[in-house]
Amino acid sequence: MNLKELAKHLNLSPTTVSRALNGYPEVGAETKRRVSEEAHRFGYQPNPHARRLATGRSHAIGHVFPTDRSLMIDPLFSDFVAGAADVYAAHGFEVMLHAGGNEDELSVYRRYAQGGAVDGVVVLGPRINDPRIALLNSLKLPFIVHGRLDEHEDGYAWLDIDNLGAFQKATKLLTDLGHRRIGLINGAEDMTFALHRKQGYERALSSKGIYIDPLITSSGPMTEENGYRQSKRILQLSNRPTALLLSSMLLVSGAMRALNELGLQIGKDISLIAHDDGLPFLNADGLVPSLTTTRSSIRAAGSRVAELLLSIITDAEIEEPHELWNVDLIVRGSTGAVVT
Amino acid sequence: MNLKELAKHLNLSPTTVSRALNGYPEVGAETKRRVSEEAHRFGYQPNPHARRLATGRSHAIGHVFPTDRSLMIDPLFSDFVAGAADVYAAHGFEVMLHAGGNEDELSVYRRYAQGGAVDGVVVLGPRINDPRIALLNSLKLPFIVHGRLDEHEDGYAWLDIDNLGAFQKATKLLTDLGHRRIGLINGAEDMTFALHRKQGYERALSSKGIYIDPLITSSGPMTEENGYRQSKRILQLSNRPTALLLSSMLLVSGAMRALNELGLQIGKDISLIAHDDGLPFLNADGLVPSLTTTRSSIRAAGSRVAELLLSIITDAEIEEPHELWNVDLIVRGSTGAVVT
DNA sequence: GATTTTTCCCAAAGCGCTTTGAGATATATT
DNA sequence: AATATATCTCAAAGCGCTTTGGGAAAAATC
Repeated sequence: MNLKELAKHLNLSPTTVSRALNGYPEVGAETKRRVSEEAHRFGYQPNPHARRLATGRSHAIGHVFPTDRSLMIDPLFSDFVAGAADVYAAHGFEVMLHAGGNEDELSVYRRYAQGGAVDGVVVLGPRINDPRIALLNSLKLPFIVHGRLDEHEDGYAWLDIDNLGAFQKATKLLTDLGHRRIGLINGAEDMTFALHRKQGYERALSSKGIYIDPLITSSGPMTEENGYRQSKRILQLSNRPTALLLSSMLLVSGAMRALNELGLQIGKDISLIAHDDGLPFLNADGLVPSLTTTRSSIRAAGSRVAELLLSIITDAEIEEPHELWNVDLIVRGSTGAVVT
Repeated sequence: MNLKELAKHLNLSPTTVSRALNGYPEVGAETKRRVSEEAHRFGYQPNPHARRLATGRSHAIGHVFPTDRSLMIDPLFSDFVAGAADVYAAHGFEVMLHAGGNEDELSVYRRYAQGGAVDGVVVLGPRINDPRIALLNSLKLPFIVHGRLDEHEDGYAWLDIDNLGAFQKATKLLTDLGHRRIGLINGAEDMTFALHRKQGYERALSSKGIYIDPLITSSGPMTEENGYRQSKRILQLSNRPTALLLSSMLLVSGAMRALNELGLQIGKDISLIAHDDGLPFLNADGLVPSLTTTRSSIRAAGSRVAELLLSIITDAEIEEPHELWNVDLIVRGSTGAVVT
């Protein structure tokens, strides 16, 4: 059943039916009612491709991610996109996923822009000197960044969590507890989120006049294995830290494994704070001891990013949204005063 | 730049240009070369919506997943779709993701079928008496199932891993090592994969005449927390198992936590086998002790599922593909002979 | 009662592509 | 030389929708 048939059945012109369905004021209330009732009865749905061709809007948002994939974002990805997709669905938008292949991310954007395949894109995992932002701006393809660039905060829409503040708070908690040597196991160093976290960490240490020792920090993939490896390395140093800051819950079980092997007790011999993205299969509160975390739901971020992008696309001229989310520091059992 | 403009620039008709670009035999080799050269020079890309409208093919595959989400498939999802998307990209297909909203999965399929929004869909996480298969068949929307239904193996395309065989093998390894009481922490029981695993487990036990004790099995979400909770419950029973079978690596860290608390040593006091989907952030080999696993890459499955679906869509009449993948049992340090 | 305004509806063009059915032109066959 | 065949190209229709620019009919205004 298509528009024409439906129109014929209603003894109306396709024009009127189309307008009725799309809520234009030119058609009478009673007619509108009749049309939508019959449309519903026949299960009529306008052909999406025809509508796209006619309107030039695709009602789709592009999410692109590399498949050789930086391990950092991978397990977070599904949660983020789940949050976003929820919002899209509620607004009648689809998400178009693109992963890997031969085309690099920039080419995909160019293609999207050229053919109008999507109405906008969300940029994930911004890196230092990320070329995507400049390209998207020049393509005039609406977009929003989850995260921020390092240097520039203007000229693009973004939503980020206060990584710097979060890790500054976390570090301060530790120094307040008397810790002077605090290790940091961070994400890959070209990611801006990791940079910001490191800055927060360093800022808190500097303000207490504590020496920043590069030996007890590391950056790399956020995996169980790397968590184990780095924790072990750092904790086997002669002058080993009394506290460890982890950039992801994904690192935690590895770290715990290392601690176990070294016979160190969490919350006593060593304090632990991790950043918790709220992944549903990892529960910081459920661990023993429960884990002190800096927490911010990546799924909620996905939803909000989607909302913002849709409003950029839909609303005539919304001002460039910038949202910096505060991150809660949730103190639980894995942090304790240093024993002297 | 659109087809018409490009045609004018080449002094050809749009027809010829279109045919040249799509490799039809009606246009001469020299003309073809000229056309594709100029098209490339101008960065011409046919408008995807127009092409879809004209051909009725969308060059998109739908992946639908619920957002209230069964926690089972969530973290696996990104890996599966990454594998699939890779293949799609290589064939010029896009993936259309749909998550949640008010529409249920069945309605989404109906909509897809009605408007031709996608050329096919992949069904994830089949359940017992899953209504999706019948619907998709009646809609004549090409699809493939990752997994199988419980009763029927015909009438739809599927790719599954041999869950039954895998857990039978794993259980047999344990009985061969002398274990008589073996716990099972499984996925949600309405999922066919969980059912099959349980069947494998029971079959192996029965063949040795071992009593199947429902008290030492459980089914539920595959999360760290549930792993902990169920392990603890089962291992605190008076007649506690000497081995534990886990349906996912996601349960492992929780289980290890429980073991730790109970002072049980893995590989000695208790043997552990988990199913490993090859998630990149969880490494069974890296654990200490390294973990004996039944292993099958979910990402590889995603790729293969995509290939099969594309061939169903593209090739005129391919026979209904059924692929049952063997699962390796990789014996590592977490399994040992029972100490008497 | 005549004019203006409002309300409701429509015909037709157009979005950018593919595809059908034929028409030129060049080459091969009788 | 006349016909048949192969090669190359095109005009035009159509995919299913939205949207422009009006035009009747009904209601409101003078």
